[in-house]
Amino acid sequence: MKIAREFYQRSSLEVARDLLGLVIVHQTEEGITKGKIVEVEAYMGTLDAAAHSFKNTRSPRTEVQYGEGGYAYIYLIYGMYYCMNIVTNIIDKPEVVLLRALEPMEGIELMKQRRKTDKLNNLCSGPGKLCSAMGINKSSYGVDLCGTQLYLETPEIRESIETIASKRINIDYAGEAKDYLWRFTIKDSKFISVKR
DNA sequence: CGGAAGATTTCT
DNA sequence: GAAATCTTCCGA
Repeated sequence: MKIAREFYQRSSLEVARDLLGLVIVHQTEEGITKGKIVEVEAYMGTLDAAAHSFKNTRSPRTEVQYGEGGYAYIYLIYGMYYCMNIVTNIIDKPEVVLLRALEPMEGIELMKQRRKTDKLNNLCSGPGKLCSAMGINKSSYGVDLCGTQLYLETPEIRESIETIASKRINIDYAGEAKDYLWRFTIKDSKFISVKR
């Protein structure tokens, strides 16, 4: 079942935890790909020194964060890789959740082709990798996740999930915010990004 | 308008 | 351990 708007209209921390185990779906001309979310990070907007919208720095890039929850926030990092975020909360609360790793479920051949590797646990184990595998790029910026092209759904079989909280990755510049336990992973998943 | 740095990945 | 590579942001 497709996830509805209300799901996204809460704080990033709540949404981030609940995202684990859900399935992200992307329909493209090349085909459909699906992956189970196994690793995310919450970014808490104006209060969070690691967030792009820290101190209300509104700009063309962060604009979509200021709208209501349930839209895609996508940006290019290091001039090479895209990162997929989900906008959460209500209007004028610029919070997002970064998707960091997926467990490939459907369209795996297409993922292998896009990523140029055959190793299952190397297809989506990082924010840049999963965007590459799913075929996500700048053209999906601002897309409505309650639409038909790019959206989330509940898995057909609901397994019980054990969640682990840890420090976020590669935000050493963020002062004390770098120690917040706002990264969430599924315990024992083989598909999370490796380093800590 | 110029320069620096980045929510990463890959190769050596 | 360092390169690849370019958009975005900030200061002048």
